[in-house]
Amino acid sequence: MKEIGSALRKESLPILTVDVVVLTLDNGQLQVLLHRRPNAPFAGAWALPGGFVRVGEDSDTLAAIQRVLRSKVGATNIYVEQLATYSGEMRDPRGWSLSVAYIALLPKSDLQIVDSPDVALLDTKSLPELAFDHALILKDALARLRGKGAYSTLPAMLLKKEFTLSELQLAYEVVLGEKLDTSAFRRKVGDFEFLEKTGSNSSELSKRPARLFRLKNDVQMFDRTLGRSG
Amino acid sequence: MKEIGSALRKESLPILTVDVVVLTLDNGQLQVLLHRRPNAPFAGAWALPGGFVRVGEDSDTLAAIQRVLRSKVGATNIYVEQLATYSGEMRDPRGWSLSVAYIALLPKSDLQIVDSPDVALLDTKSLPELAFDHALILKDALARLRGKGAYSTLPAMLLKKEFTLSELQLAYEVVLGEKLDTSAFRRKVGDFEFLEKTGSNSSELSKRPARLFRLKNDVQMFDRTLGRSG
DNA sequence: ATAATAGTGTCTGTCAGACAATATGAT
DNA sequence: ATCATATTGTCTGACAGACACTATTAT
Repeated sequence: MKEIGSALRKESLPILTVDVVVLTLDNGQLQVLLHRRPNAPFAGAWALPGGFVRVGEDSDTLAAIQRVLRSKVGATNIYVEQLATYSGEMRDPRGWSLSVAYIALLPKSDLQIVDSPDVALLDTKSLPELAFDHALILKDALARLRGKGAYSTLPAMLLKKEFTLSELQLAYEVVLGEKLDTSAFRRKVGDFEFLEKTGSNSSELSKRPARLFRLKNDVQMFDRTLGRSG
Repeated sequence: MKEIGSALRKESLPILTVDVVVLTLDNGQLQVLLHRRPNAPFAGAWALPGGFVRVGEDSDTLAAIQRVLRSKVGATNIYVEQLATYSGEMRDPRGWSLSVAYIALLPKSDLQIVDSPDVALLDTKSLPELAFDHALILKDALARLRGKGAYSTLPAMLLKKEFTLSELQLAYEVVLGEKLDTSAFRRKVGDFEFLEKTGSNSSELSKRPARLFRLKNDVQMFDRTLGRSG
């Protein structure tokens, strides 16, 4: 252990961070949570939420990201999965850095963000320049969501625990970026048997109320796709 | 930068490593490269090849893994992709550690390993206990290969640049863990148009020689599967 | 010719998308 | 009744797996 410490210290100390791509759904748009950096580097630029890993406090990087989510999003019980790790001497002007990036999906109603011009949900289809390599991270996150979304119940993580089939279809359409055929969608949802009725109905007035469903299990993969984008 | 350095130094220094799951094909088996650890911790146990990230020397973790591959496998021009990052205070008895894990695929003929009882290619279906969380990493690597293999040309990375359709089918069968139907396989290979003839033929004697093919492009994803295991 | 593997053709059930038709509840 | 949306049914082409068949070369 001593020789490791000294070996690292001889070179410059790596910066160890976690970043998270928080995605949600708002009236037919896939949105990402961004904030304006208050300090250098990239002061004033939009960036993904993140923070340094605190070795003494965080038992691992997942714990670190949970801490970040608690403080910046104010939500618990969110779906989180690791995306990838980005590293190198070029991505942060302060020196060699490594960031473990995560994806978090949640319904907009679970998001508690401060009302500030420096924190915003922005449409993923029209984004500003981002700090560091965050544009790349976000691009990778969207690609992952699109790819995995077609084969899993992942898009349902963008909805409240109870939802109608139309809402579910919309979530898939937004994630996959294309319209889906309703009858094919419902047939497959039925075949895959990953939903259960809640018994109650949606209460959007002045039209026929739809049945509410919830996921039987957590996120689950299929051997075929719901919708395209395989 | 100063405040970061001191913030980290206040807590214990994280150990930063890269590990690689080197997979190859040997007479119908998917094999993984392992070595016996010469030193504590886990001295004598089998482990994945890996090493510390050298911040002064490696421009990023990919460069670090290339360095490890050069020194332990003696091969260049190998297919490498990032798998995931494993971190925490529990996985290494020396303290909080973080390891970025990679997958490398190559034909056995490209592998130059020292002839030593401490370095071996072992069948992935019957493995010994592994050091650290390397069993988990290996399990994740195999799952990734299986999942992605069904939808891509990834299994071809286990073969030499030129191969016959039978060899390609075998690679898929081993990766996916199931027999494939020859006519369906060939039909799809034809449909997807990712191969080109080399003109020459295989020269395994005493039977009908097969045509040799190579990939047109690098690894490429499909919208449908070759074989199951989606 | 025979052995052995390479490579092709066809049949059949399943599944996808398209689109039309029906059901239901609020007004 | 009417509107708007939910929900179901049917038709058709694409595709997968099964399996039998043909082709080609070394011996």
